[in-house]
Amino acid sequence: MPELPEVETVRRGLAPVMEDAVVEELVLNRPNLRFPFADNFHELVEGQRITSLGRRAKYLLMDLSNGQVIIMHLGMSGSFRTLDEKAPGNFHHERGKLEAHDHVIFHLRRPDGEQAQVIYNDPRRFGFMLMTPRAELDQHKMIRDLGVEPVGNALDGDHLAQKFANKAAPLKAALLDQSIIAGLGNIYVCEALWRTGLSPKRKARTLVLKSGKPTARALALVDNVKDVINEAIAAGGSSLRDHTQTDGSLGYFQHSFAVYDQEGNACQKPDCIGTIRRIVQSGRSTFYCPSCQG
DNA sequence: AAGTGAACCTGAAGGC
DNA sequence: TGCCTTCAGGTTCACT
Repeated sequence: MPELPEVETVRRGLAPVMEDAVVEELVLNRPNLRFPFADNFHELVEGQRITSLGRRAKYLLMDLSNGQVIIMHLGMSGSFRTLDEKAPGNFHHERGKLEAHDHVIFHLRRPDGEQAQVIYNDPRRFGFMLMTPRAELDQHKMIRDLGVEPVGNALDGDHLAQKFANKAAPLKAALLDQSIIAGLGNIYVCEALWRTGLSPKRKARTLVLKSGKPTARALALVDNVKDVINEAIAAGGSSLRDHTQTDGSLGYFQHSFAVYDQEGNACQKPDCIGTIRRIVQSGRSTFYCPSCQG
């Protein structure tokens, strides 16, 4: 499920628990997720302090005091939950109680001396955890080809135009391409295209003028991508706090989308009489309004 | 080279 | 009830 806003939400939830904590014990309940754990994964993690929990695109980056960083990806079904001595519910009662697909458990000692656990659960196991020295992170296979973050100064109309120039792929595919913009997924691409009134089937190069400059629609698309991501992060943050108060888990949150998973529903754009339709592009569902997305 | 589809894996939901 | 098919928010690999 996780696109950039969900990963950022998870990061913000985990950081207060994990940063500056020492990993007293690391439990791996299977030898692999999507990829095998490194042979020395255990020894590189246990006893280390977590110096920071960062994010790049859809990757969580866990920096350790020995200079290693764990590159984590949640795949389609990965999630974290935390158990904290201070949290409601009973930490000691819960300790050791595993649920199906609990693959990795971090047993932590916080600077104040209290204990906490962070548990990674992933039914489909498309997620992974890879270890690399921080100094080599930018050259890592999973990181080196990533495009710009959607939020921030790096993404602007000129950048998008340069990447979309001569591109025959449909907008849907071009926006999902992590080497162009890193962090967008199926939901927010559908939402951003709908907001901009652009057909997901339109070729990416049609947003670039002969001069190489972005069209007005391209500029609007950039704004809508940023807005949709920022709004989702804001929504995730607020519902995450609610969630943590009840059971201490960190996962996904309910959203209402304008087009994603809205097949058959009326288009919400003012004055549009269209009906949201589902098509398949590159093997993935695209939701859009055939009436106002031209 | 770029673009599309299949594969990886489990579980939930819907049709019969 | 059960069995079957389809689908899922991601990425990589193998093909045209």
